[in-house]
Amino acid sequence: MTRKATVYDVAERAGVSIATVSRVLRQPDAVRPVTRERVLDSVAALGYVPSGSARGLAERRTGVLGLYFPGFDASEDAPVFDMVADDQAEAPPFTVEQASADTGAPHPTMLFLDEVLRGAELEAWKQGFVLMIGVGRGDPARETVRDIAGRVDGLMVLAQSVPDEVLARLAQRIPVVVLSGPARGDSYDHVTVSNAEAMSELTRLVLAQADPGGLAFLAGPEDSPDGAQRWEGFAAAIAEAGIATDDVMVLRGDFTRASGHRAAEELIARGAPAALVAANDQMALGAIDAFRSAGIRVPDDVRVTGFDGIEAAALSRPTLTTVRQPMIDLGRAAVQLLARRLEQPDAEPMTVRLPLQILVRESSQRPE
Amino acid sequence: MTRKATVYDVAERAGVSIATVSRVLRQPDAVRPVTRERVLDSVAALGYVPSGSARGLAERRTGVLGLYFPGFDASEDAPVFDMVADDQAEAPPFTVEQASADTGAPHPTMLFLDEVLRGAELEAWKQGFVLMIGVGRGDPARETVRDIAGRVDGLMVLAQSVPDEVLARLAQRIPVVVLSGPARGDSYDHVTVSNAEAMSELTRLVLAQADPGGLAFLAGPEDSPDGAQRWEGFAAAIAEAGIATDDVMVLRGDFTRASGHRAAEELIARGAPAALVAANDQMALGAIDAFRSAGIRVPDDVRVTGFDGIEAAALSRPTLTTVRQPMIDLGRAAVQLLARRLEQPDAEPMTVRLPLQILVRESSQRPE
DNA sequence: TCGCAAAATGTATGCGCTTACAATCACTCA
DNA sequence: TGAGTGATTGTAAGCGCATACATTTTGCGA
Repeated sequence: MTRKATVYDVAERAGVSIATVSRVLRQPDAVRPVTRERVLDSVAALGYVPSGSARGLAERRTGVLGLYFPGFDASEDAPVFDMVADDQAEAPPFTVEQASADTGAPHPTMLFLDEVLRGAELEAWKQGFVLMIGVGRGDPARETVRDIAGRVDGLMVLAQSVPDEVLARLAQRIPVVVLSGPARGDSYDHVTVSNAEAMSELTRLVLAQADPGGLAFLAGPEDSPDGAQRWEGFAAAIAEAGIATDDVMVLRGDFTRASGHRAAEELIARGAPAALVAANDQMALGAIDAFRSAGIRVPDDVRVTGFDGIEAAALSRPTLTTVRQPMIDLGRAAVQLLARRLEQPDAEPMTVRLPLQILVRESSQRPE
Repeated sequence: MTRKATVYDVAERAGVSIATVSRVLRQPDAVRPVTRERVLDSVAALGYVPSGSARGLAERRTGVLGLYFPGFDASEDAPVFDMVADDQAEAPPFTVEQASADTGAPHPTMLFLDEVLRGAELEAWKQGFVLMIGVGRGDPARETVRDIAGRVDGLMVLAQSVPDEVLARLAQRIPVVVLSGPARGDSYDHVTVSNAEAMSELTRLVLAQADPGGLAFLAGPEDSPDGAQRWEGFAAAIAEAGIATDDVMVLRGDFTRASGHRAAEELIARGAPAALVAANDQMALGAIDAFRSAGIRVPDDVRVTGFDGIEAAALSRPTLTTVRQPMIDLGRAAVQLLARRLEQPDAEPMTVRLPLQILVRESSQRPE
């Protein structure tokens, strides 16, 4: 790899000025076909690729959008092993493991982010942007967000992944879109979903399938904003149905499968409910396990619903009724908002609210 | 948002030269504490964020690594609907769908890429880089790869996602690492896995659990390089065990669940096998369905194995024995290779071969 | 108090590209 | 054939930052 070719090299080889080279690449029609060919020849011969940095500097825009979200990555603490230095020859080409069901299963939140990312990338591409991503790892010394902010035309951040004051500062420089957080009194553009409304509707569906007397709710941890919204939606729906909160058995879990299992056991001890609305899928699946172990049939004896739409919910038996975030669309909408603001920097801050998908499956349907 | 602040603005406000501002940010120790504080004050007050483009240009390195892979995204053809312009007020906050198990399930290849990406991001972060991603969409007019190549210090591409001549040209400018493709006679750095060896080992495990006489292999489509390698591994193992290829029932599927189902039905018609080694998980799962429908028990009557390690394989009943790509590590190794080459541009091209994980689960174990 | 080395800061240049503006060219029509 | 025009190309000035080198300041010992 010799020194990288620059416009100057191309220009010299083609016998034109650098301006012409630049034109060939930016506005081909402004240059005479013969000249253009000559320049393109040189470009190919030299393997010339324009420097993004130089372009960005000259154009005052980079054509890059940034996506930043918090990390939930277990492998973060993975050994810093050096795959490159290790002697290849002696390593076996495979390992054999007695594997359980969840060997290597990624964190659910990562799956969520994967899809958001995919949507963002798709839309970015459609709009002619490239995507840069960063994951927060709570390392204050390494200003990853700021680093990214300096390289992009616009930034998408997952709610709460960046401290308010930092975000405010970045927003001073480039447009910022906040993803899936509550629309607070800030001046950013937002993309959110209607957690509470969807939970209300789901609850209504459950009420239509179960005796209102035996309703149970399995909440998430107290400090979870999502969990809180889901509770609110549930509470609203039962209130509307004339059911008092006190008439509902409310348990609290921590979003894990195990906590769902425990909660269901407790419910069974108190006398099995007619329906269990869980604040997420994991807990719902854990509860279903517990019910099964106790000989209680789902959905025949008890209706169960989850929230999130993880893949295991679709593969469980019975398949789990749940609510899914429109993750792809979250990503796409965020990019659209950025693109819009780059065109109209002074438009009013805007919040796009995307519909959630309530996926009605077996677990919530009373048999005919 | 007023005009973005630059070094000049910060310098002026702090009463120093731009060089000092730059030093405060790059080598804080080279500046007297009093001055440093003054500068940092200005930085904060002005919301200054250094321009990545300018930095990149001046330093002659961007601190960004690129990851490029082919797209398998169904939503690619999604309507270009404009979420931003649509009137929010009238859209319902949710939709209700009678959902089947695979509503909205992402393409398996995407899941693979998601994890590679995650590994790459993790390692990039550890090495002080930021990650830029691009998805190929077969649009020759839009040179996304080249676009990315111009903005990064190094590029990782999935095998076959970029035409050879294009890749060769890019490699002229920046280091390139090819992911998970066969190590051909090129001069790039590679990260690969030992597909064939792992399949051989898996086959050996199966042979230990089943009558060699009743062995069946369910191959992938003819044009799949992965499929071919897996067949080779299988063939090697049975040869080694003294079994002739002709003594094995070989069927061909197209990697879909349905094709696995069909193949198993055909096998049943011929007289059920003692073991079925499938070239991927989907087909294996389809086959298991077919066996179950026919009253043939897995693993009691027939042992089944898959390949890929998709999540459904862990959730199926029985859980499916399979082989999983070390996806996270693929991403990490790729970044490590790039980092290495950026330090030693003239080192010999290198191929890192990562071990596959054979996940032994229920479907392949003969009951005691 | 002065001299001097080391520390701190400033000056000036260039990174590779885009683009406004100036200069030149190729044609047209008279 | 010459003037006038639009098309084509060249010239030159930044874009915002890092940094080599020059200059000034500081700290210290005598």
